Order: sequence, then structure tokens, then C-alpha cells
Amino acid sequence: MTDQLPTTFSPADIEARWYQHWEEKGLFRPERPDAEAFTIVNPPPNVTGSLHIGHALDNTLQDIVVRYERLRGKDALWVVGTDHAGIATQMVVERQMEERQDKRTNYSREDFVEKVWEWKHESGGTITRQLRRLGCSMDWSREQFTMDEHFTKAVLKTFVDLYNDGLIYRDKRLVNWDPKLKTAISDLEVETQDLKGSFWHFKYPLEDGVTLSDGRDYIEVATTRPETMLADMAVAVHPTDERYASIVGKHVVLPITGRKVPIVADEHADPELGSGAVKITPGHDFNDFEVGKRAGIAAGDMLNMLDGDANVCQTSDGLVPEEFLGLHRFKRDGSLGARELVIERLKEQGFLIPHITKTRKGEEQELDAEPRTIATPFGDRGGVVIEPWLTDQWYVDAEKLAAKPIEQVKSGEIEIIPQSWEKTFFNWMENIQPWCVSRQLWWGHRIPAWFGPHIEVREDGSWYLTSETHVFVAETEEAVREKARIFYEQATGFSIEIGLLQGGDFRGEYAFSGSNNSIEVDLYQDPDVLDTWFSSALWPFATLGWPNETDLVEKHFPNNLLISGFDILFFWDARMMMMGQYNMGKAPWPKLYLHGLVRAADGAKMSKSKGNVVDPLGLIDEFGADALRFFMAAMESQGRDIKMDNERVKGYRNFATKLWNATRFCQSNGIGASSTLAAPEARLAANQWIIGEVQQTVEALDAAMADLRFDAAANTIYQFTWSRFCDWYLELIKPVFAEGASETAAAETREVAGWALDQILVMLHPFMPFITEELWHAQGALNGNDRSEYPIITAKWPDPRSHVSKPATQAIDWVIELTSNVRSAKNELGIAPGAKLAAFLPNASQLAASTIERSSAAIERLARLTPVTLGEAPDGPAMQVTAGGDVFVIPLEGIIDIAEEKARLEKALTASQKEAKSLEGRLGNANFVERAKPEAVEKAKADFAHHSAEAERLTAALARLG
RNA sequence: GGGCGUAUAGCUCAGGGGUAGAGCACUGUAUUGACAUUGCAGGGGUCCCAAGUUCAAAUCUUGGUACGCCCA
Repeated sequence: MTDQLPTTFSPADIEARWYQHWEEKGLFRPERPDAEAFTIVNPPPNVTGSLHIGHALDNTLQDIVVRYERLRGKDALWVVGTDHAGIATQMVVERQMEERQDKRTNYSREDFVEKVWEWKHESGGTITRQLRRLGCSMDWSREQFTMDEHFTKAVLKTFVDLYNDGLIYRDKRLVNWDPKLKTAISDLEVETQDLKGSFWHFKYPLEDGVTLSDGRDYIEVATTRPETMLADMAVAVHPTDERYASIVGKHVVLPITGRKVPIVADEHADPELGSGAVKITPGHDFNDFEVGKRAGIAAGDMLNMLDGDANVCQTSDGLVPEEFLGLHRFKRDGSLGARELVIERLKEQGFLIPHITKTRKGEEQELDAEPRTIATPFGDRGGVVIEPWLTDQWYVDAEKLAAKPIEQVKSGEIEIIPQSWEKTFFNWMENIQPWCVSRQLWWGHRIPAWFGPHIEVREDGSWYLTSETHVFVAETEEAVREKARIFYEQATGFSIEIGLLQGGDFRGEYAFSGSNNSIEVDLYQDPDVLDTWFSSALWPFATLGWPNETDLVEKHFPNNLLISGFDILFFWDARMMMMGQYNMGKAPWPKLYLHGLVRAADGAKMSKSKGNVVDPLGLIDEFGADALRFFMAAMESQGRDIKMDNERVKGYRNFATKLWNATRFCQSNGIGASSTLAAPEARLAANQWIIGEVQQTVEALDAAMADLRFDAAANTIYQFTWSRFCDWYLELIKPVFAEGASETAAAETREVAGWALDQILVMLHPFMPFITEELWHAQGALNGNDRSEYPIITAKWPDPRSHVSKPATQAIDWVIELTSNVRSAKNELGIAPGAKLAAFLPNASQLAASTIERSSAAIERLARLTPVTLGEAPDGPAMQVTAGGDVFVIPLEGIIDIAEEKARLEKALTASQKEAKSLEGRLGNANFVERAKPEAVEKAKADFAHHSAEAERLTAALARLG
């Protein structure tokens, strides 16, 4: 530590140094075995991620809370780690391969996964380095990764337990299929966008001889997805629709494929919409799937016309013409797709009903289709249109798991802040759909399920292999072998050897071989991995070692609080509630704090494509991490997004500089570190006053933190530091250090000022950790109070144990009022602000008399009044200034323009009279006096007295001027 | 279509039954003793509109308008 602080605060010079110090000394999680725990888990950023402005907000808020609780003596643990981010990470590595003309499928699954791990070790630490730059005090010694061995164990156990409880099951139904990434995704990963599209109208001819009542031999259907007509399995009409009542149960013969499909009655068909008849493609549309099921079509029998790339494939009935096979679902990269060819063929064959419209000139024109806005589903990662596709996937019974969390939020066991999010939460949770958790990826937690042949045993004890699959779910290979062995031995009565094969994407026949004495059955592991969010849902306890290491789990679960952006309320927060309840029997945390988005300065959402992304690291370089953090805290009011404002960040950089310079001032007067937590004894009014102000500030700050009002907390410490400590206290004590002043007073003031500054540093530390640590040590060095073993990060939160001195408060407030009024009057009258003036105070109040006696130096220095004579002023032109009930007369022969002074006083008088009159009116209203709250009446009376007294004083002052 | 949120000074936002606050910006002013990344002083607001409740509404209720977000 250098003896003298540089004149300007340079964040870059201290940030890295202090961070390294904290981390190396283990100060982010000091040993506090007996202390009360405080635990927050960090939302694990994607291992592929880099710090964006949203992370800066999220992590600043968490760090403020964690540092605050650590200062308050808690055993504060901030769990940190990264998420393996299945899709995102696999995409990153695949993209890198592409750049080298390489691809995933050139490798075995094992080799590819090995390459992802290599990538993770080399490049996966970006965001963790960046979090350090922000000053986040996480427990890096226990850094977690969702694919760590112990974490994987937790994931497998959860899956197996859920399976055994019937809460995870395999089902064949439509999923949201991303044809680019070739994986299923969950509902939440689908983003709907409104696109301009078309609505085509077709004629579907009725089977031989059937006509509608109006004689038509066709039925009209309309669709936004004409290509799916290749897999149509029905036409639906509303059961009450009389137009079609006669043909329900009859058939249409589809153009192109010639497939004969029934006309069914179903409520899904809206008689008001179009013709009232809709084509039904159960294999490629979520609504149609339900209609199909109601019409008695089993999921396994639904026609599928697309492969995993969304190219046309042959349906099981073989009716799709050759020319369609292999075409993409719709136009892509300039090549026409199945959609376009279907339109062309229908048009040629006269089955397309044109859309008639008018041009701007009023001429009729014929279009192939009606233009329409279509809500189109996109995959949030792949960015292509989602295809509803019929596959076997694993589903979590979310409805059952959601029941308890819903109850907990309703009962207040889990508090959501701000509360307005509760409705959104309930709305989703109460209508929750089965959660598709399997993903057709290579990077992730492999699903612990093995498939083998299914065996049926007849009543006579004989058995046979069916075409079905038998699923074995267990945490370990040994357990799977054992389960399978028992199953097959019991069914067959033979001795069974189980082989476990990992041979990739097996969907074919099962091996069942050997002689009667020793049969070998080969099982294949499900090639799929789990949704990333399945594992991160376990974060609040799996990071603590669950299902092992119960001491950490016991102390730190449930966590105390979760802070997250509202954008992951469903993805993550709600699922943690479900899994916390399921695995631990408890809510993962009692409080969920949701913050908003950080937006660009113009209010737009930041996005790479818009190019309006603000890099938090750039802001740290420019203004320092402390300033950025303070900005985030000061702007974080509950329930509103934050608009980026660099000027404001700059303002908080200025605030840091202000504090820096205040400390330099203190040092130049020998004010150094304090050695007590309690406030020092003080006799001087200014010192008593600042002690009281510290006390009030701690109270206000604690209250704000208890309510998680980060803005109020930040503003409290900001206002105290700048507007109280710097602007008034330091000015008030300057005379104490003047030559010839009392050494006792100076000593007391050094004690108190050093203590007050220390309290500021500690209170500010959660918000501005770097500068406060730097100044803390500088203060220690100044008076030989070595703090190398007592850094601020693990210091003690203020506890002044003192009461506010009322007389001191009144005296200092009076000095402040006098000073402000003198300054204001001088300014208005154009008198040099520095001019020292003699003043007279007739009829001094007791407060005035004693304060003038005790604090004449301060009055001279601040109000620049000297000497002050208690008594009548000589006649002549004078400026008159009030403070409380006292009127100072300041003679200004030759300097002052009487007319100006009169005008000034008259302006003030008018204002006072106006106030007084309004209050008088209110007090004259019987209704007010009778019905208003007594406090309100009292206050009105007091205000009236004050204003009328002020008006009297001003009237008298004007009279003096003649 | 359903739900949620927001509307307060030029800008970004707090607040909240007793006629309004912060930061920035703006105006004037100050420069040997911590700080111009500063000090001092000042100007600036029918608190979106309308009705209702009330002694009293910017604040509560209802309706409307505008903007934003989420879900279908």
C-alpha cells in the first residue's frame, strides 16, 4: 500500500489486484462453521456463453445480497458453475468442425463427445473469467458443471426415481421437431412469430355419386400448409353443421394420392371459418392429432410423410407419388418444395379454388391463395420452422409435479417478488403440458434407459417374443443387467446373459440368441440425451453434493433466495420448484426475485441482429466495475426493465471519484481507520450529528435490503455519502483542523470522521467492492492500523449502537438552513459568494444563541457570517435572512440595491402567504377538522403556524427597509 | 382471444390519500488547499384522459386512450 493515494481514482489499477487477493485468500467463503447459512445459487450460464448486460444485472444483484449477508456475519455461500447447454454447445463445436470442412458424423459418438469436452476445457471458461471482472464473490473453489460426475449421478437418480414413480414415461405423440437440429424440443423452446403467408382453398371430390344438398360433388377445404395433404386422413365438419350432415361418414377421394378418407364430425371444425370443413392431417398438426385420436386413429397408425429433415418420404400406404419423394416441405434456397408442387398439381387438375380480390385500381384479379398472417412456430436455437412430428419421446408428468409448487406459492411458502408475476406463474403451471425431456443430441446426459425385446408369457407358461420393446431403466449398467436378467429369466425359465450395446441409434431388431442352457439378450441404450433444463432443475441441491455429502446439503438447502430474470421463470425457476419438491420434499428457496431485461438506450431489446448490444466489459473498461454495478443496483426497481444509460454509469464513476477525494481529504487531516464498531464518544455537535446520520443510514439501508429494494438501498448510501458526509460534514469539520483550534476537538473529530468514513465504506462495499476495499486499506495504512488481516470483504456491518442526538441535529440543521439561505440571498442579490459579512441577530432564539456560541467557526466558514452580533443592527440598507425563527440582519451599505432586496423578500412573502392562506382555508373547513385524521389536522395547524410566522417575519423585514 | 405491466420535470426513473422527488441535461455563478470526474444557486411538472369514492385524488375504484411484454 502506498502512503499517498493518487489524485484520481483509476478503477483498472485496483480491480484485478483485489479480486485476485480475495480469491486467493479464500475470502469469498471464509470458514464460518457456526454462523447462520445464507445461500444463493447462481443461474448457471451456458458454458458457451460470454457475459452480456443481462448477466451483469443478474450477477450484480446477487453479489450485493451475498456481500451484504457476508458482512452481516452469515456463512454466505454463492454457488457458481456452468451449464453444459446441450444444443448450444453441440452447435458451437459442430460449427467449428464445419469451418474445417469436417462434421460430427465423421466421428463416433464417443469421439465427438470427447471433442466437446476438449472444447470445454480450452474455451469454456470465458464467462467465468468475465464474472470475476464484475467483482462477483462466488465460491469458485466448488465451481460446478452440470455434467460433473456427481451431478450426472444426481440427474440419473432423478430420472430413475421419476420413472419408478410413473412420473416419467415414454410416449408416441406429436412433438415439436426442429428439422435443422434434428431433435425434439419442448413447448417452451418454440417461439411463435407472425409471418405473412397464404391460405389456399381446395376442392376435395366426394366419393362416387355422393353430393351435397346443393348438388356439389366436392367439399371445400382451406389450409396454410397444402403440402400436408399428402398425409391427410380425414375431413372434419362440425357435428351441428347442417350443410354437411348428410355426408358425415362418407368419404372424399384425395387429389394427387387418390387416398379415400372419411368425413368425420368433430367440434374442432369451426362452421364460421371458411367453408366450415377442414382437412385433417393427424401426423403433422397438433389439433389434427387430437381430431384423429377422437376419430379412432391410433398414434401408431397416423400417416407420416416427412423425414427428420422435413423432406417428403413415402407414407405407409405407399400413395405419395414418386415425384414428391425427397422434396423439402417447402421452398428452400430457391428450390421449390412439396408445397409448391402440390399447388401446381392441384391447379392443373382443377382442384384449386382461386382467391378473387380487387387491385388498387379496382380491377378484379385472381390469386392462387388468400394472403394471411400466420402464427408460425420457430425453434429458439435452430431458427427454422418447427414441424409437428410423430415420434417416441420421454415425457415428464409435469402436471403432477406442479401441484405442490402451485400450493406453495399460493400459501406464501414461496414468495415471488414482484408479486405481479404470480398470476403468470399460476396461468402456466395450472395449464402445464407434459414436458418432453428427450433430445436427439450427442452432448448431454444420456438417458438411462435400455431397450430389449418384449416377452409375453401365455397362461400355460410358454412364452414368445413380441414386436414390442421392453424398457429397462436404472442408474447403473449393473442395475440394468440385473433388472433385465430377472425379467428374462422369469419369463423364459432359462439362464440369461445380458449384453449392453451402445451402438448408436439402434431402432431395429433385438438380438436374442444362444442355446436353451444359456441365452444371450442384447440391450441397446436409448441414444437420446436429456433436455439441459432437466439437469439445471436440480441445481439448488445437486451442486451441494446431493444425493451424497449431506452436511453441505443440510446446511445450505433450502437456499435463501433465488434471483433470476423473468425470462427463465418457466424454463428454470418453476422446474427447480418441481424438482426441489420431488427430490428434497421442500421448496428450493422461500423467495424468488425476478428482475427485468436490460434494454438499449432507445428502449429496444438488445440483439445481435439489431447491432445494439452493449458490452458490459466495455463499460467496465470505461467506467470501472464499481460504477457499472452501482448503476445496475440504482436502476433496479422491482418490476421494470432497465434502459441502458451510459451517462448514468458515468455519474456513478464520478461518485466513486468523489468518495476517493473525500478520503484523500480525510487523510490529509490525519483521519485514518477506526478501531471500534460502535460510534466513538462525541461532544461536538457536528460529530454527534454525523453519528446520528450514520445510524439513520444503516437503518434505511437495512430496511431497503430486507425488501430487496436495490434502488432504494443504492440511493440511500449515495445520498448519505455525497449530500451529507461530503457536502456538509466535511465542510463543518474543516474549522476544527484550522491552526490554533482545540487539539481535543481535533482528536475527537479525527476519531469520528474516521469511523464515519469506515461505515460508509462498509455500507457501500456490497455495491462498490473494489474502491471500498482499496480505501479501507489506505485508511488502515494511514494511522498504522494494519488491515491486511481484516479486509473489508469480511469486515463487520455497521452497528453504531448510538442514538441520534436531538439537540445536535437541531443545531446542525439550523446551520445548514442558515447557510443555504445566505447563499441563496447572495446569489439573488448578486453579492460575491465568498464575501464575509457581519450580521446582527436581534431577539435570538435559544437555539440560535447556543449554536452561534458553539459553532461560530462553522458559521463563519459556511454561511460566511462574521462577526455575528446578538442585538439590533444599525439603521441602513441591509439584507435579511431567516433561519428557523431567527431573522439575521446583514448590513450592506453601498453594496445592496434596496429595491432588489425588497423584491426578493416580497417574492418569499408571497410564497409564504399563499401557503398560509391555503392552509387557513383548509383549517376553516369544518369537514376537514372533523373528519380528517388528527395527525393531518395537527400537521396543517403546525404548517399554518410556520408559514404565518414566516410571513410575519418577512413583513417585518420589509418594514425595516421602509 | 386471454393475461400482465407501464404512462410523473427535456431525458431516464423513484414515490404515493394532505397539491411532488432523484440522477442526467439546462441556466447563472465560483478556481491556490479533497474533488471541474468539482462547489454554490436556480429554472422547469393540469403526475395520460374522463367519471366515481372522499373533508381531501397525482395517489384508491371504474371506464377509456397509448405503448410494451407473455400466453393461445
